[in-house]
Amino acid sequence: MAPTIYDVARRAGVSIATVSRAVNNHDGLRPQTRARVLAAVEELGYTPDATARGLSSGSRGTVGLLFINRAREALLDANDRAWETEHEALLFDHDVTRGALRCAQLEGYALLIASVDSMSSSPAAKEMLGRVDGIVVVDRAVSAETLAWLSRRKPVVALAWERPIADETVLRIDNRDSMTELVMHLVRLHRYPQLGIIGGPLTSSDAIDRLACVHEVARLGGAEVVELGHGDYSAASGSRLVESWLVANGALPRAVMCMNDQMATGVLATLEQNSIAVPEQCALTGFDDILVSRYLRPALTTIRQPAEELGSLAVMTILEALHEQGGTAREIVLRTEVVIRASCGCAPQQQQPQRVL
Amino acid sequence: MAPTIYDVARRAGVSIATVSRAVNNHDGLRPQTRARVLAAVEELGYTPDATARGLSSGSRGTVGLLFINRAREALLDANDRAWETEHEALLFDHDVTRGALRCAQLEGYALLIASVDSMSSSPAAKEMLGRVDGIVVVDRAVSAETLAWLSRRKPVVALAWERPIADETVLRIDNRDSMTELVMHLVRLHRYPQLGIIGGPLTSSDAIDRLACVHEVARLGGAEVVELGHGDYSAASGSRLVESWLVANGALPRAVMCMNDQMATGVLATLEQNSIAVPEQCALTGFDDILVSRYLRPALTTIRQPAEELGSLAVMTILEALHEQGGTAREIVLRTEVVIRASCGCAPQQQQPQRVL
DNA sequence: TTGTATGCGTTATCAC
DNA sequence: GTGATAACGCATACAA
Repeated sequence: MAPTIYDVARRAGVSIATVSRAVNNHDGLRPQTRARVLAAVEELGYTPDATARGLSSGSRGTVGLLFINRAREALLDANDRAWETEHEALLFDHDVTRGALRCAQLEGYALLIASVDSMSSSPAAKEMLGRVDGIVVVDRAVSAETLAWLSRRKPVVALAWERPIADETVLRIDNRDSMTELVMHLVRLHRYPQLGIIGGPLTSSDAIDRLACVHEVARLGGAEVVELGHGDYSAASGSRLVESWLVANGALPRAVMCMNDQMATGVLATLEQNSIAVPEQCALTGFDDILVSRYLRPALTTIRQPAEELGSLAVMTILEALHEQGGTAREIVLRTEVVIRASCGCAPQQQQPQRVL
Repeated sequence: MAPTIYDVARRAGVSIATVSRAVNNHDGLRPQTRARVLAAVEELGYTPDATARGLSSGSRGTVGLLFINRAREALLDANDRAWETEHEALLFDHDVTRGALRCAQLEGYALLIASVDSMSSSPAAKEMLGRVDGIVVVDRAVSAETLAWLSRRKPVVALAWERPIADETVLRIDNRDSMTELVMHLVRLHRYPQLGIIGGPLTSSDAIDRLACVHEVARLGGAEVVELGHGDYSAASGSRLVESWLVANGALPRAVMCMNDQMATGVLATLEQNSIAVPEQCALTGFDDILVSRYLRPALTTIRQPAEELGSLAVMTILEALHEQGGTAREIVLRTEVVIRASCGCAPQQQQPQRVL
């Protein structure tokens, strides 16, 4: 069907080797010959088969990105609500993907993506390994054993993994620097005596790390910490946790810190429905600084995570390992940044243009 | 490095043909032999190289997804604002991707993604063609010529393309059914005499279609239509258009319809900054029903587009063409649904659980 | 400067 | 049942 290198060779009256040279811009070709080949390529609409090229060259020209699939069907509370398909846009993953894609394309690589049900992902991961030159594993998309298995075979970068397990490189953010700053901001500046926490999934090392940090810093600052429960990073889970808490306890802590912006979004909506003023009655913070956070009312105070940069850096690290340049950095930690808006109790500021990346 | 079929064969004391049969679950193998081979596979941690497999079988086991890259650097207004990197999460694309990924994985295919600068995308598209069995082209990621070129070689689905150009299948939503309903809702029920429009990019056939529909229906309903300008589907562009309009004209139409939710999000923020009450002074609607729309205040009245279904259906169509089943549907049109919330002027409703997909 | 021949890791078609 | 062996489409070392 599709024309092959043989078709082009025949048409141009040369050998396939010459076609290969012309197509790949090798030099040492008579300009005349090159032109003839390229003309044949054009006429036939020839595109090199990347599969065959990969087999021959030993490089697939592809990087894989492995996500956790957090989408799932969830039964809501007993209020006879129907099944609701969780339809959250996994915004953080999305930004990571964009960064990864940008870097990959810049370097002439293709990007393969797959999402797996956490932990039961070994087959999918191995399947992917056979298609790519290296893999970026986001969060805990695979078990430690599988991660080690993978990294023994091809370059692997673990994103948001607490520390290196085997031969892979770990790329993560510092969950503590900005979190410390933010907790201090709430405790010292706003003098909130209690900090409620909407935690993230316990399978996320980021979530665990952030939680521990809040506890430590709050203790230092002399504030009480109240755990409202653990969500799954979705807005709906944030809503649910606050609703149940209100039913059970009536009152909320003076400030609530959510371990990501999506849950904060859900919390904010629920507070409004219950006529609880933010930040006057209950201050609120998030984590990630996703796009919509600045559009919420009140605008969300949060911590900016360089999601796109994480993605692009992860891919770049893979490519460096492939080309065997670059010191074998085993662990890369990126800094975050506190973004003060109105939901923490600070006066609404003039909207500033913000350099995002 | 990675073990090959030869390593397994040697280890199990069989030929590579036998290994292939065992790995691919062919029958006609003595159970004993099969077990021996599988044991060797396990011990060596053998994973078939998908590249070689693809070459041999003629199928790459991969579907490609081609997007327009709308991200770009944009200079803001003269107010000496700095360069701002557009950092929009392209939520619609994201949902399409999720749907495509889900379907592809279910059918045992991998998903390759690429984003291209609109129209200048021919090389990237052809490059991708060499890696996949079929391509889903989203919006106008490639020119009509390139689309035809692609579809002559492998199965192609054009998403949100107005009509079939060549051999590809067009998959799109009906931009007019729900839009008609929504315009009528604003004109007949709310009796708004003027409808402002924040248009989408003129390269999007969806945007053009929606715009034309508003004009037609508004005329029927006896309402005046005022075009406020065309954005690029980003929230920032929505903000900018409204700001310039306010500077130039002072007053806004009684209702503003945005051609997507992201622009509506930006418009809403700008209206609030200018102390224009929504919906009391200016009603607002969107298109897409992205996740955050229900969390905005007022919650956004919009039109739900089955983005994930579009993605999965697109991939499914590719796969059917590949397997040569399925009537050659040249055009598939999906319906949309009006979602009435508060921003159009309707009373805020009890939050309903909504079946999203 | 160009052509020939081999290998890349599979699958599949033959024989045995 | 199982084992040689020929494709698959390309890159490349080696010849010419």
